[in-house]
Amino acid sequence: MKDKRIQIIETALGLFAEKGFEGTSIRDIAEKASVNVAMVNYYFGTKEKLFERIVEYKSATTRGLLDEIQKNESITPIQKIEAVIDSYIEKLFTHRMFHRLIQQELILNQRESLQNSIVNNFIPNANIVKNIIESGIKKGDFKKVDLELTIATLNGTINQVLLSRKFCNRLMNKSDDYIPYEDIKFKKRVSVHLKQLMHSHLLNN
Amino acid sequence: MKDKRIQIIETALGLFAEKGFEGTSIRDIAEKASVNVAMVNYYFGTKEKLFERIVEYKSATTRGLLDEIQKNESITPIQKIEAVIDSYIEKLFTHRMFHRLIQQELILNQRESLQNSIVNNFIPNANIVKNIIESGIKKGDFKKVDLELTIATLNGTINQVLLSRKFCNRLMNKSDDYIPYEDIKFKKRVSVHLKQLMHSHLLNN
DNA sequence: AAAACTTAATTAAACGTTTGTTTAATATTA
DNA sequence: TAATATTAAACAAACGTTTAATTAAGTTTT
Repeated sequence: MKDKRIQIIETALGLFAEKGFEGTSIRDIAEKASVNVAMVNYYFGTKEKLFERIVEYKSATTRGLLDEIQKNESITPIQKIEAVIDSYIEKLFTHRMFHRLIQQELILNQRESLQNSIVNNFIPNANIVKNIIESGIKKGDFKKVDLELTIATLNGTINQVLLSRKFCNRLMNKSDDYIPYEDIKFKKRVSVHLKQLMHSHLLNN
Repeated sequence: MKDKRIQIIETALGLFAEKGFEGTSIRDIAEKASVNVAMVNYYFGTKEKLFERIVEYKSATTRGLLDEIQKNESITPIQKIEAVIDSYIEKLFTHRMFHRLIQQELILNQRESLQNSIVNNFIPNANIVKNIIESGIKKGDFKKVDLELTIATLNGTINQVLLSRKFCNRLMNKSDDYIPYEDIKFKKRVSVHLKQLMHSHLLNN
């Protein structure tokens, strides 16, 4: 069964995202995935290589449709931004465990090679958004905003609600066991907020 | 010398912020702080208690002046928001190592008691900002925006640039060894962006 | 002020666990 | 039969923590 490799990957992803890389032992992973401890090293060599494989595996399934949005000539810049927002929210909420993993790795200054590959995966996405805003400015639709920090605001807002459930719940006056990420209403709420925010931030008049 | 305790705290703060709690060993801390390994346990009991002491110690020195901004009746709501933005940026940039520590802890689901105390420290601050925006809405100065998500946007934008230097630098087309957090121009840039953003987001007309 | 005593600070070494990883034997599949 | 998968056991290294001995500092007694 080649499923066992994937079973290990999925289990490790969950544990890494929840407890961190150093906070998760191979024995934790093996037990939760119901495999022998040695299987992890047998399939992936080392713990660090397992981590890299997870990033590879998930990156492949997470590749974006942002290009299509950018190239679509039948919609206005602000409509493109709205499409980007919905695409972002959908992607990050759906793959939120992977996203947590990535964000943790970005904060930590360990495993530099991984940092680079993560950043290199992010930058093209950011550049697409950048281009959309730039062309909106050229067209006269958008104000001359700070491109990079506008992107930081988009990412940052979603991260803020996505990375700490407890903080998010307290802020929203929800009980601690509420899981906002599975609530369609909450996703919609974030979408509406970001669209309104970008409307007033970007649009002239 | 009671300085040694503080020396350990400061060193541990730096290492925890950089390498994470589980990624930092007591021997790492002791070596970098030039003290014997046993001193850490002698002073703080356990590694986890050391962590708690760091949070205590730093929380005390980081207590806010947000209350004063709120109570100041000689300035308008939007001026209050601007003051909050500058206060936030100043505080988080200055204590950015502590802030990294806190954010890491919020993402991870370990050490629940610490999570609670962190969240409980944050919520009052958030509520002050909430009150300012609410009173701005009542006065008719502000639009009826999503209160909680507006706060998430404020926090999230600053976090986004503060938590990953590499990502931040790539986004800004700076070299990898550039340290934006020590650059006054960069701080100013974030301030200007956030103020513009909140102006168009909050203000009527 | 010196000596005696008491507490606190500091050290090197050791403790028992847990860690990631490897081995060597066994079972399974092709 | 040959390659692959799986296992329990063992490995050395690193971990947080404790111990027991030594030094320094502070206090009390003479």
